[in-house]
Amino acid sequence: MTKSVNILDQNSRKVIRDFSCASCNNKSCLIKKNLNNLTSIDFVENKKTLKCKKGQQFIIEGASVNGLFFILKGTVKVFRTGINGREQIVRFAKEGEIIGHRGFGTEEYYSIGAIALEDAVLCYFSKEQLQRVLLENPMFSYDMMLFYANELNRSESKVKSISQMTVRERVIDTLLYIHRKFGDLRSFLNLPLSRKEYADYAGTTEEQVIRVFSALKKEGLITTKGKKIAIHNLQLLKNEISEHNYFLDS
DNA sequence: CCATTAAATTCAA
DNA sequence: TTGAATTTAATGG
Repeated sequence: MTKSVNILDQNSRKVIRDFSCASCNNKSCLIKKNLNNLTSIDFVENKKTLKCKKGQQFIIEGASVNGLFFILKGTVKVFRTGINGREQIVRFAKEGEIIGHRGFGTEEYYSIGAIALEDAVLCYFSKEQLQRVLLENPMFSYDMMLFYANELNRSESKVKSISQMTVRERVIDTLLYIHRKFGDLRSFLNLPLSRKEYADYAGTTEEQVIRVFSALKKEGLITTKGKKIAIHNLQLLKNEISEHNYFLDS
């Protein structure tokens, strides 16, 4: 482990020093994708980048919305706090993704919080700049619209899964979600999460998750090593929730 | 939900 | 790099 404050690029193992959109290689970032089409390039040059340490919260529920975050590097969890203080994780996001978009436009205050799961770099665009660019660039706006439609679809299917699936099914669903979004790294899920975080996403408690994990381990479907989880029989897990048809991606 | 023990992770020397 | 300190996992009440 290095003590360096610099952010390491996982793939190249080099220090990233240039945060400009021009040298960014997040293919999935909508701004990067449309960089050549954008009429006003100053928009991209005026963005703010901020480094966020692991565990640091960069969106607080109730704070006023002034812009939109794009993740340049790192992973982030987005959550909402219920009345009893229980945390509901809405989604996990990785580089290229947009954070805080629900509040864009009409909402005055964030209804969600966001915290970095690992050291992260965020790009921040002000509301005013974004609005101008959206009006000037139809291709970019169209991509953004697709993104919003997708998010809506996803959140609707999540409502369904929470209300209709058993605890075991929801935990399995969460495992599959993490797997298809973050994949494997030397056969372990490439995102270390605590049991509590699994619970907060699946809408259960930490104990329930631990017990489902124990059952799955006994059945030989998964193994765990601390926070690292390996899925051994993907198909069997998928079969268990197939009646509930699980939805793709993001 | 809480208490206990085992296990893993962090931190600083 | 190590191990003491702290946090997290697992189980049973």
